[in-house]
Amino acid sequence: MGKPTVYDIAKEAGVSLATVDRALNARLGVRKVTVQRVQEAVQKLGYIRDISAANLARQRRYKFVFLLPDTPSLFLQGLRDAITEASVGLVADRSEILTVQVAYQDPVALMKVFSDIEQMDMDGVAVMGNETPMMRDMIARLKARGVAVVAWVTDQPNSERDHFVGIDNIAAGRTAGMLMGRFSAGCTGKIVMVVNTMQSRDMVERRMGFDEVIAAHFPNLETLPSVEGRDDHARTAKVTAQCIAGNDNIVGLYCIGAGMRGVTQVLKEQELGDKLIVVAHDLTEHSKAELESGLVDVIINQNVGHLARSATRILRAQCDGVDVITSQEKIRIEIVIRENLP
Amino acid sequence: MGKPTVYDIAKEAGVSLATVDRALNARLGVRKVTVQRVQEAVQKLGYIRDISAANLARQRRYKFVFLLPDTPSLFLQGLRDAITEASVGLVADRSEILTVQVAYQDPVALMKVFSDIEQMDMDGVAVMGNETPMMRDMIARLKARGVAVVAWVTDQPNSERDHFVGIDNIAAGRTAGMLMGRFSAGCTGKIVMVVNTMQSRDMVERRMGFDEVIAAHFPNLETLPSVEGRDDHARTAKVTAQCIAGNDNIVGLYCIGAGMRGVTQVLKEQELGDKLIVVAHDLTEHSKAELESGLVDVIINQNVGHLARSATRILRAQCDGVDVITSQEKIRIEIVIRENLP
DNA sequence: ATGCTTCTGATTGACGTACCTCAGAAAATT
DNA sequence: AATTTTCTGAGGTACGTCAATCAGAAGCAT
Repeated sequence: MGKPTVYDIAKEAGVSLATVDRALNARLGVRKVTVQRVQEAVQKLGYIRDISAANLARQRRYKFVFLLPDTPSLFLQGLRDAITEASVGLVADRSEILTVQVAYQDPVALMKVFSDIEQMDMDGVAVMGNETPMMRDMIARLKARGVAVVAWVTDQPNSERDHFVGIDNIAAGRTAGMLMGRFSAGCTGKIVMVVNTMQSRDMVERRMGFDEVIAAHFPNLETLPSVEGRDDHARTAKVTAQCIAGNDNIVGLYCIGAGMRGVTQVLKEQELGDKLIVVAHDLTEHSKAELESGLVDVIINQNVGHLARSATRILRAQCDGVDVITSQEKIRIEIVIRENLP
Repeated sequence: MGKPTVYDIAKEAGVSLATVDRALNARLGVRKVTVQRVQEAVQKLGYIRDISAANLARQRRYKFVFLLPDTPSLFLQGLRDAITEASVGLVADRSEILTVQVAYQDPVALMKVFSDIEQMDMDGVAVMGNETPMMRDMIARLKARGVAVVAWVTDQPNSERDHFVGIDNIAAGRTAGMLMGRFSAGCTGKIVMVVNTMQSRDMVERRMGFDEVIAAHFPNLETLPSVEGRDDHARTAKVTAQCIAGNDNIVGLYCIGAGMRGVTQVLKEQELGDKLIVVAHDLTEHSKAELESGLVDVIINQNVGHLARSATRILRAQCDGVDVITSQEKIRIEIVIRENLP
């Protein structure tokens, strides 16, 4: 009364075990009618292949590479930690993860990493980075080799990647905009927009979504031009302070991407924490502390653990030729305030 | 260069395979010194037991039961669907789930279910329901039999359950309160509080959290006494309408538990959707539609898919005697507005 | 009928672990 | 020293699947 095995379906289909195996694994040397008979037996008995036994027999091991920028942000640090944590659980699952940090701004180094990756013959790669022709090429080459590829955190929509694991950044920006609008409660004024760089599509999309909601629902609010911190603490503080000094009637600040530490420094120096509505992205040790202190009002977050696990699950499913549970892999745009901190 | 196996650690420890097996599985008949030698070898080689191979050999199958109330709410329907969906993925994992609906208000039926459960010899049980002496007894009996038990959605803090899978309802209430306060933007007035029943601790806790935040941060708001819908659509509509009629200057409505359909009916009839801030719990087909329509402003949600998968993972880990990845199992209090709908 | 190709059956040995038996060694007791 | 008890070793079978072999059957064209 246990689950049916290959033996059962061999008996049911009236063929031998070897034929069942050939049919199930799409090996050649089986007539179409026979394949059909086997499939009918599978249907009838409700046979489900035991993947762990299969992997055991096949001696299958999975090697995955995570490619991420070497930017020194706390969010990226969180991602790296999440990958490390996920890889611990994966050992029992016969897969291992290698994290590679890339200096995307250095084309020579980038080329080297790309060629290294290709030589490693991985089973799957998760790439995080802006979409560039070089990136597209590499993804195409990996796909040509039969490697599973997911775009991670940042999508590569025009590439041949199998999946995208991450959030819809336009929706994230809209979410931020709506909360900014509702929290600022009908008052009139300007919103400072801080970002590491507008070269990144994620940032552009967030800003788009934000602007869209403000324009549509909060005509009394005005979003200022983005000030760019370029992943530099001091510079972020400087340009943010300049923007604040150069505008009167500021009611809010939206930190579109990395750079929270520079921003909070300014807000503390000028004692603006209570006066401004501050909306930021990504929960880190630092932003969490500022949410608790009350300096930051809302954080829009994407769960790094979920991102890491989801990417590995999808890569794995891709390798096994299995369907993914889409509902489980949908990365949520989390709204975090002090009251629902994890 | 592959992962070390039992053979490797047998060689390393200078003992036979049988002894390694006895030592690893804590069977008797091995001297303490020998066990130690084996453990040292395990440490040194970094051996990790291949659980799928072990389960294969052991012919281990897992049977889990989910016990949930037979209340006809959409949230519960969502939970049931989530269990069904999770169980599909679990078949390949050699476990099966049985869902049992219980009429908690009927002690005779309840006793029958409890005794049925005990006879089924399950490997794990997830119980959802209020904590009662009867419930505690059953959990204790199950634990005595070595069955893994998790409290699900609603905690059973004074029982012997191994884990609780669900959210902190006080924090959820606080979250709802804070959003209600901030969204109502400094105006003065009363908040209608609708609930299915205050007999449930979850509901009491949410209300506590909500009241606490309102009292501390929004002195201009006042929470009205709870009106109870008793899981009855028409009754919910009636008492909600009465409460609204009996109070002037209502600015918000907090739907603490089930009953959204009754509430929305009243709000539509009286065209109050735009005037009131409406905060509700649990994302369902219905509440999602009302969020999209703008009738509801915020939904505090707990992810049913995550709840189902987390419970099964924890039960499974408990059976295998393996650690759980706590960060993965933490159920988040999700804040959902129209902009970040999944 | 003769070859020739394309399928199919029967059998076998992995994979990593569990669990059983039986004989024999080592330790503890008399 | 003899006996009992407690450990340990060697070896086997099993779990469900993969993958390979080789012999032989069925189908096809000449």
